[in-house]
Amino acid sequence: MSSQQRRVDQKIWQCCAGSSVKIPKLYSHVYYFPLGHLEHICPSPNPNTLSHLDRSRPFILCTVSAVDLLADLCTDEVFVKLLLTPVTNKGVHEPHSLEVREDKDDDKKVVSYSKTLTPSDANNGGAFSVPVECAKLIFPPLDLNTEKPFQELSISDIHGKVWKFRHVYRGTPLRHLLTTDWSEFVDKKRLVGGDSLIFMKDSDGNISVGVRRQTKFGGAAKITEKSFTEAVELADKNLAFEVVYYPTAKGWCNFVVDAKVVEDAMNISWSLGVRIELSSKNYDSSKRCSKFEGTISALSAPNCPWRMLEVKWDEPKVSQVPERVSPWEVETISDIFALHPQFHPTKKLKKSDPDSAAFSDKKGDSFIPNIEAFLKMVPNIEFKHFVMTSSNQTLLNNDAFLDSMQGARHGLFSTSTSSNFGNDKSNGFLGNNSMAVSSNVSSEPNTAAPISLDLSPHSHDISNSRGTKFAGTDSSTEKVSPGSFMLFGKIIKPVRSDFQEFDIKGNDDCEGSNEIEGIKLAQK
Amino acid sequence: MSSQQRRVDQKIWQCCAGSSVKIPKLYSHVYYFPLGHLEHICPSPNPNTLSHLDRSRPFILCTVSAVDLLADLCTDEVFVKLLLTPVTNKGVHEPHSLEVREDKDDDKKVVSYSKTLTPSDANNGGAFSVPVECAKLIFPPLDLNTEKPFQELSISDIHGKVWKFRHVYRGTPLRHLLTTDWSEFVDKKRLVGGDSLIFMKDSDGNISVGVRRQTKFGGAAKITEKSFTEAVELADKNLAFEVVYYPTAKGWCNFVVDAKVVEDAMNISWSLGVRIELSSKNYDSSKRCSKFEGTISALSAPNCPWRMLEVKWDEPKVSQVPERVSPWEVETISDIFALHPQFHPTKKLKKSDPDSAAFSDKKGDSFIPNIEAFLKMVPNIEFKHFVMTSSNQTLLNNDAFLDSMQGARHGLFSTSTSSNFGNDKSNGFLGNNSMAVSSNVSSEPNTAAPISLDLSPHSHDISNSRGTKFAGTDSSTEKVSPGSFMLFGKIIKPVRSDFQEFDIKGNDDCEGSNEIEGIKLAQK
DNA sequence: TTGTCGGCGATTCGCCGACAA
DNA sequence: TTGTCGGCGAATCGCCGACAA
Repeated sequence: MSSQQRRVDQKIWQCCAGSSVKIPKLYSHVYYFPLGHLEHICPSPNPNTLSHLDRSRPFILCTVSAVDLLADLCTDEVFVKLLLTPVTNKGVHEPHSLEVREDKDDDKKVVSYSKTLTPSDANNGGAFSVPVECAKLIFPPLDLNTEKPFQELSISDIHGKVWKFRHVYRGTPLRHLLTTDWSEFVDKKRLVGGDSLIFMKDSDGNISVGVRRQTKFGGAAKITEKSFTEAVELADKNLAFEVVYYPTAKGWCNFVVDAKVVEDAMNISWSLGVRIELSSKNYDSSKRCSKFEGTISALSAPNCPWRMLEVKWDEPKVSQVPERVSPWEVETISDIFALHPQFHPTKKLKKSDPDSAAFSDKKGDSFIPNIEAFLKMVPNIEFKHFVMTSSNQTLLNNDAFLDSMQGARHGLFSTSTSSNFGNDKSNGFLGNNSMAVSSNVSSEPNTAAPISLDLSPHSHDISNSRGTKFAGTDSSTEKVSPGSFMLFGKIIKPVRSDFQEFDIKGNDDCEGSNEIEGIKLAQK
Repeated sequence: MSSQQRRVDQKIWQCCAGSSVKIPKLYSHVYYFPLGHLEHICPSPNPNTLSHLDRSRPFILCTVSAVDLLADLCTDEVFVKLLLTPVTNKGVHEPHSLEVREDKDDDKKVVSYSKTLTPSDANNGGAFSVPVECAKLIFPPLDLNTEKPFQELSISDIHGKVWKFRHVYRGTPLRHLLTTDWSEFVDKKRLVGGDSLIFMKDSDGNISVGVRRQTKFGGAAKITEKSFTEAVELADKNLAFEVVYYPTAKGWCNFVVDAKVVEDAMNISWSLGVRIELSSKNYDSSKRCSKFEGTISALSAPNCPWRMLEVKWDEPKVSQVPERVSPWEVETISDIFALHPQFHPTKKLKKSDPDSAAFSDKKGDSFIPNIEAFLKMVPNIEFKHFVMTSSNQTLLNNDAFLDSMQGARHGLFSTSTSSNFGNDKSNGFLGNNSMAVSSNVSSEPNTAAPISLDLSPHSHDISNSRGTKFAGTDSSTEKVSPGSFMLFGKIIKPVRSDFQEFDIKGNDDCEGSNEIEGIKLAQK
């Protein structure tokens, strides 16, 4: 049984989902986090469902075997359905052989403008107040010399149904309005104030409109806990499984994360006291792009990098910012520390208790997991397909070499083909270039680089309460020069009771309440 | 992923689904027909889906492991979700040990009245014309002495939401009407002329209303082909699988049929020329209960009893009556033939070609499959759990005896416990007593009994085009006396291209356009 | 630039008996 | 008994400029 759905053009889908929503690339590698999946589906799962979490691996490396971009026939909400195939030692895909598919760039740009409906838009007088930028960007030009300029607009919804509106320019002061038949649209689509509309125009001049709803009851509520239990049961048997993600629940599909993004993030030496920042735009779309800064106060994870960073934010008032984040969701703030993680052959982490709220020595009481430790944690997978690599290099592209790398602690020169896998800024997900038409769109360059604290940790291997050894390694990730690594252990206490409903995005393109985007996907 | 759904009280569910819809009993045995499942889901499946049909067994004996009575949150349509566990030789449930659950009869009768909305009900003037019988049966009495009697009715929909209506009695001539807020209800529920409402009142006087929609796009359209392929894949591995059935697609859940009903029907000697009748009520609910009579013109099946009877109906004009039916959907007409199948030790069927439209000798050119042949056809199942039994006896209750029955051709005296399995008129499904309040409800007794043609067939074993041997046996099914059997073969040509959208019911309680029912489920 | 308001037509909505069917 | 119609008030709907924010 499935909810009503319909396939959607990729560019249209991306506009409706929002630019911050990343679509995993077909045949790329991703990590699937069951805990994140469950949080996405329901904040308060029943005990039986939770038990699946215990039996399951905390994260599973998968190949994206299918990507379906869909729209709900009832609510017009877009969502993505992924088919994920767990990576095993047998039959593992070589990314450069099966090749991450090049998304055909058919040169059809889609411009979009989104507006959150005001109460007046949704209720009063049956008219929609069109922001002037929307009218200029999307609608055909009106003859402003006319006494009362008007035009008949034909706008398709996400399913292709055409709605006609009267577009007028009147009032004192003059403004753009959609009048006739607007009420019918609001009624049929069951729109309320707070919902957002996305007006889009393709290169042929065809106008369409998408819906982003405020109420979470529309889309995500449809996904049952059963879909989660089915997924983890199949995943643990290393069988392909389906995952559905509704972007309306804010943020990106963050329980399915590009493998390289995770591995790069785990390559950073996250430590107590590290200063980090988080882009805020997913928590309140009406706000302008802003960043929250904070300090890592604890490192805890149920043998999993998912939300392993506990953060004390500088502004405690902002309640919608989560207390725990995943490494790839934040960026370290360039401060007095080195730009890249350094190799510390003799330094060891001191044992600490991440559960204790007070830390006597923030600098010394810390824990640095990294990619080496991360890979050690992957159960049920032959590690000959995993290997350390330089930071801009995919991990799974040279079996012969990797076999000889087992246990070695050398970096890796690039052995990839000329594919663009792993070398775009969007980190293996479909990228989109934000084409700022006007203001409201921050285009600051993504300059934040991995930062590691220069600490002096003590080595100490201790099994955690779930019986999983947690090992960390500091590694050199300088692009060209080979590095060497060092193991050390750390107690990781599982923390599994705080299901909050939030998601985090990892890129820093911003989205104002009136978002203007030019979407041109996967430019080559 | 699942469609929006919500659990529903059983009696309410039954009223909304209609009395002809039978709910399989928990822990009872049923036959699952993949072809019927696919027909229910989509009349024109894609080739890939069809290929599943080829790889799958044509019917699978299952235990009903779970029954969920649900209602669609969007459309108010009721549907049932079944968890079926294929019966294998290991771990087979003993029906009398696990015990078909006794449905608790909490003495809460529910009376219901259904009316199909007229265009005036759905469009004009915002009033609903209440049939006087509905008002008398469901609504509290009005003080008819008053000048303009009225009352405020609070009626719950299937999800428990309360709707208030003004019930008035006015006009010349006087009639019952629902006026105030009726339009809102029509609008919110998106009702159109042709949809049906079911008004219900429980023993506490609480009134509720259910919806049966005319358009098939509501419910059944939600079920994807994928749910079918998932089901057959699991079923063929003998794993439990889920099945969803929307009764709005008319008729009963006929791709999941009680095992005893199927076996009893296969016990009848279906032959060319046999006169049969079919209750019409599921094809046009606005018509009064009527029966279609016809003659079996061919016997064909893809090694499966599903729709094996090809029928030439007496009234060719009635296009909505299917040309092919399953044995349990029709009843033989008592004519000049014997009331029960007789034992014919020396008679053999003559070879015939069921595909040929013209039959030179209707009496001789015939084929009589029966339960023995039926059981022979079940692939991948150890037959020691199958055995012939007397007609009112379940087949799966004596392992030790059955082991010795392999190959034997003897009937079986009852060895069942005192459970009620298989001995109610509703044939193992939840029964409901039709409480005719007024006219429109035929209560003719179910007198049709299994009939067998007195033929003289020749034995002839021939493999059919799909490589499946098809064997038939004429058997005595006299209730107490043991019978003996005889094998004979017959060519069965698979016919697999006529996916029509119809369903058939097998019982003969009738449903007029204004259906009055008193539902009291599973009386003991 | 745009959200909301009061105003005013025009158009429905929604209740009514009058008819047949 | 009940489906549909024309009628009529009344209550919206839906378009408008006028204001601020």
